[in-house]
Amino acid sequence: MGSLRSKLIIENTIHVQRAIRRITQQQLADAVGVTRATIVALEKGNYNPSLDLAFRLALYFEVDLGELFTVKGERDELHKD
Amino acid sequence: MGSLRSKLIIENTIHVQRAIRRITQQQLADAVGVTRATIVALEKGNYNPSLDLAFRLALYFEVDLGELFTVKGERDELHKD
DNA sequence: CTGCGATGTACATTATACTTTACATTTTTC
DNA sequence: GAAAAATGTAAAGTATAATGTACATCGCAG
Repeated sequence: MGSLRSKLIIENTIHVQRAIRRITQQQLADAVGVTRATIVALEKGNYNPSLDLAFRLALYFEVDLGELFTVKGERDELHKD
Repeated sequence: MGSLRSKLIIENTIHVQRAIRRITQQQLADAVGVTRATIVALEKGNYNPSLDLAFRLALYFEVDLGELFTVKGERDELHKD
């Protein structure tokens, strides 16, 4: 299974971060330079942003990338020939 | 300038990590499930992987995302209304 | 109830990450 | 120095992130 070759399941806490800061999807979208539709899709977990966008979001929220995005079901499946 | 709305300049240390582990582009490509052309482009810094691929690379090298990819010229341009 | 701001959804379109293939150049190894 | 392995490049194609727009719903202030 989870062998780094296939797509990972990545969860994010954008919805939470946004709630904390009390900003709207539109405000966040403007801040990081995407459309609201992109924020909606991201919060729904339906896709997989570019690293670039991920960094912009993390920078905006002033959190670490690993705090905003976490790999689900990660275990040491790697390097086990 | 660097206002989170535009594309960030992201550098990576894939080439270095690969040198440390002494693995080829092809081996890395196979390990993370992409083609060698993708690894080449990444090392050249020409593009901006998906967060998914970025995570797979970090997991493979067993380093933090922030160790493998760093935002260049990052400063506290944000939140400075 | 009415209007409005915030959110969710759908669909067509554009931009770009990634693939596939093939060939050219560099580096390694014998 | 020749063979082989590793790396770089380039072009055309596929998959999907992100856009733009429009509409529908929900919560809430008036």
